[in-house]
Amino acid sequence: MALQKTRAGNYPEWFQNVITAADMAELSATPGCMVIKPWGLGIWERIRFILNEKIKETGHENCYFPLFIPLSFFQKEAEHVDGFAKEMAVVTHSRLTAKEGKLVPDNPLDEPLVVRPTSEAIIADSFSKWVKSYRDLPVMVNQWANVVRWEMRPRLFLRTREFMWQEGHTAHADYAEAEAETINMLSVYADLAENYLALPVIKGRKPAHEKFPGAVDTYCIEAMMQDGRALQAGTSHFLGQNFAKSANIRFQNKEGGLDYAYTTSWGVSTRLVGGVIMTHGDDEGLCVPPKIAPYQVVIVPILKDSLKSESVMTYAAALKEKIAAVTYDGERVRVKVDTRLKDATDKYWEWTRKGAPLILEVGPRDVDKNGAVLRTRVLMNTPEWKQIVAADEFVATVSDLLTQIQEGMLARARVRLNKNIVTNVQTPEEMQAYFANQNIFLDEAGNTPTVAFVRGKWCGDEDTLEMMKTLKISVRCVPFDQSGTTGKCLMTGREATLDVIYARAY
RNA sequence: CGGAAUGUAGCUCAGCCUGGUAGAGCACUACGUUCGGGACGUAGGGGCCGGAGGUUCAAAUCCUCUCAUUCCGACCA
Repeated sequence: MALQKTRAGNYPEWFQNVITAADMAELSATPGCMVIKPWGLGIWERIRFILNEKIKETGHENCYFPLFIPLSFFQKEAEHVDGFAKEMAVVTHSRLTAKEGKLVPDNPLDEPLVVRPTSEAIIADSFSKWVKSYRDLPVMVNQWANVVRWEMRPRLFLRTREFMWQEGHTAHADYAEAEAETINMLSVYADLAENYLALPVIKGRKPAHEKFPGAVDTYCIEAMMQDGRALQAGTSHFLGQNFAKSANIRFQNKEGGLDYAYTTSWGVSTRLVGGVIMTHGDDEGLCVPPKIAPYQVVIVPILKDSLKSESVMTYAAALKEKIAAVTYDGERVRVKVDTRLKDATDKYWEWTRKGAPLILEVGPRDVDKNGAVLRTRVLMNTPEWKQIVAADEFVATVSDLLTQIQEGMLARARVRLNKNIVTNVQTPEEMQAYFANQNIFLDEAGNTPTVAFVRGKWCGDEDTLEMMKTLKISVRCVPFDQSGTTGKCLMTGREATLDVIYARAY
């Protein structure tokens, strides 16, 4: 076992342990903020690259809007400001002056600036200038940015005061087109999650009390972590005409009348990296799905015989070139030779903890035999995850191996999700009993008795909110695949038609 | 922002009760023996004990304040 903490022992501690052991990120001296290190950021960069292409393919273009938003802009949408008021970083001064040996803020701003927690307010203002005619619509933009929300309990990748994300913003001439855009982008997120991050998700709509502040409807994808808790992996908001009215995004229609536009916004964040860790990590460390792995193949040279070091390094470099010439999923295979002056075993364990999909050890014996030792714990059930391969054969099959790992990881996560959506909880009493238990780690087969997702009816009444709070659960979403049947609300026993997912959430 | 706990070497921690020259393991450096799943030996480097005050001949240790972290709440992509 490569980690000190295990999932079954203490899941939150294990999560921290994976991040430090894989050298992905650490807490910064700046309170509540994290330093993202190369392996952690490398994964985010892959996600960003893939999603950026998809955003462009679906007709959007990238823009950049200011980090600072004048307070008055933020105030225009009443619900919006209510929703975010408690977690705003506010810039109030423009200068520091030395007073009694200490630097103190000086020169107050006429109008305070909010550090963006999200950009609807400032982007809506731009839209109002850009949109005059129905011929200007739709406007479809996206920005990659950092945002700040003053969280009280930061957790690496899941909830930090500053985080990186992407926020798409669009404006449309009519309701149906804007709503279709909202749903379409949710599908793009689901595709990203499942087919690249290997995170199976449930698509649905948020109940009214969980909506984005200022939205008409919020849609989401929810993933299940290995402790049975839910992670919101992406959201897409249909904003109706709310922001158009507060920012005056109006256009002249074909008939000559003035209409307010319909707007949408949608985003995913570095939280996805947290989702990858909690879905694919094990007690050895992280496992990174090949499509988002910064390196898909890592070659570790065994340099114990100094006389043969040079030939091993030459061999490793040549093997790297052959592997890098192979195409996987439309891109060249990302391969690295770890040339650092460290013990081979140290390097091997480091890449194991980091979860590189394929690790190749090459030493003097391999040079002689034109081979390598392949290690990959996703594909191999042996205790050593070890297999001797011929170099040419590896090069010929590396693309297939990566495909198998990618698909295997998705299949494993999907089994876990499907096995742990409980549908046989029928009454409020059973619901109480079910969630009286603590969340614990779900084993590979998903058979461990645990607390995960309950799918059942919800009446939607106000008094259920307090009841859910007591159980520390929430309605994660109203899934798109509704049964249409009538039954009893699992909170109150009242007649209800909505099928919902109840769970504890991150 | 409420409740609790903890701050000593890069990391994990002992020492504190009962004040008297700063400790261990891991990690790091050098050399030697090892060597394809976490080797070992020897010798080293590294800390004004979170910070500021106070008590005292003397403070990591006692007192006060402060800052930070972790956990539990509230909040949350």
